[in-house]
Amino acid sequence: MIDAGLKSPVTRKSGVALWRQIADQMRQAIGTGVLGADGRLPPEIALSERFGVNRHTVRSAIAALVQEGVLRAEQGRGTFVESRKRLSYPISARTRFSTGLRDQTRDRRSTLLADMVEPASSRVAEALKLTAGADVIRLETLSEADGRPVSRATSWFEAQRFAGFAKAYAKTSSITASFKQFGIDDYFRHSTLVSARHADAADLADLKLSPGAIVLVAVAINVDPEGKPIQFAETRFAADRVELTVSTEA
Amino acid sequence: MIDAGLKSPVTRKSGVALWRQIADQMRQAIGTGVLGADGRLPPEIALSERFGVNRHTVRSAIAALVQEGVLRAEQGRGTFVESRKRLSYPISARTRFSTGLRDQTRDRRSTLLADMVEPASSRVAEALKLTAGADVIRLETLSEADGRPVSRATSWFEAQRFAGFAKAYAKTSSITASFKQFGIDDYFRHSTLVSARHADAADLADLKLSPGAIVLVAVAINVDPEGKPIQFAETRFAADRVELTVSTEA
DNA sequence: TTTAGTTGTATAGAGCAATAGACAAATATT
DNA sequence: AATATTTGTCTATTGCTCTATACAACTAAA
Repeated sequence: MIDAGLKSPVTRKSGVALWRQIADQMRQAIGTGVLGADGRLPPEIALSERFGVNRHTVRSAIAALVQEGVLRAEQGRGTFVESRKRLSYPISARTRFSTGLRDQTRDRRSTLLADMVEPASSRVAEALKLTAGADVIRLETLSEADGRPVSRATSWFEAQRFAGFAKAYAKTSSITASFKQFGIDDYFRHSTLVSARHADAADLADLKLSPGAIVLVAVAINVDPEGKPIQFAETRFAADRVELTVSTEA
Repeated sequence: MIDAGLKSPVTRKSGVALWRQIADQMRQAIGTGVLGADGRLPPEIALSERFGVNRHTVRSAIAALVQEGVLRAEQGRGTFVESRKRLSYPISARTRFSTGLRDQTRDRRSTLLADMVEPASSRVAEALKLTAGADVIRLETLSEADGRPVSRATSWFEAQRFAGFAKAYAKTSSITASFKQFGIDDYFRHSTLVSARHADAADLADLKLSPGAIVLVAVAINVDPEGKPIQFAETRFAADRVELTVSTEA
């Protein structure tokens, strides 16, 4: 057995149910290969001893992970890991969604959920270096890999310069390809701001997360070769499924 | 009043108590200035209506945030914001802790919690390009800003090349200064891997977090001017107090 | 076939979480 | 001084969480 006497403490009276704490820890451990590396979970009794709780509490945690599709339980045989590895999403000067995950997934897909034209908020205007209230195009997109939602992004573009961008994106499902239709053959990631928070109701629905899950939030500005901002985007990643790689080539 | 009819939904039967969900949302909203931008919180009744819960549930959430030092309640007057803004921690080719936060805080401090020499795990050996089992120095450090814990790091260095590094660090409280004593006047951030997870028991204690809190985990490799790895580090940031800025200068 | 090991189901009790209503205490406003 | 607003305390009730115990159902191995 691989799992030695790892004490994995849980906190009582914290406002977070023990079964959920355990589910979160197990999901994390499975994602990093610490637990169930051989595809099989230790028996419920062993887990309950490790976490210092009743067997039924562990069962609740397992039930939640089965519901999520992380585990699969078979009566009489055991509990098995259904899906494991975490995707690594690169952030660099040349960050692009599709290319970044190319080697790690069989199937990738981006969906345009909604698009609209709206006046720029001060936050958006500042990022795109526009005057506040100027028209901007907003794109709501969802990216999936191997059938599982990976990220949910909201992007803004200058409406004047990129009129019809949504149509181009709907056709190509690619930001890079869409930019090409506007004469931008190359672009660069100027800055990225990374934070983390609990998933809100919208995140839970869009990314098919379970309550209490964590999202990594990346707020980014892309610029054209002249250094002019062309895209401002806030992307929410499911922290259980993705990690961000920042390569700072000197 | 600034806070309009923002619906802020909470999820029932999720294994996370409503008061904790609300506390998390409020902490987040306060950190980004969405809530209590004028330093004052809406009355409990108004909050309970916004979140769709009983007043007592909101009171539990407020009590938790008072305990954390985020809020201060005064009978008859109202509830007030005690500390607000989030630090922005830059990640670039020249990432250094002290310089990064210089402009944002009055007081910074790094503490050496522990140091030891141990054989390199496969993970550490791979990062530092050593043979597995080679001796490495491990440093456990805590960084605080304005009296509040900001990050908790575990660093590894090649023991042969950096014998006595812990002593140097204990004296200078600075990685940069310690490297100088070993003839390294400059070094670079090679790569950074960012992920997020729930804080474990150790994080809660070290960073003085409340259960259910989130930590941003940055796993980084620093290299000397020749490109040879000199430091491998895993840093845990309190996600409520810090965000990471990735500047990708082309 | 028997046995051991594992997951699934059932029941009961103790403690926490959330709701509800009422009122006290302190402050600010009229 | 009187009133309204706001936080603090108390009691009671309901439902969820966790524990404990027992046994059923299924699988694999002796």
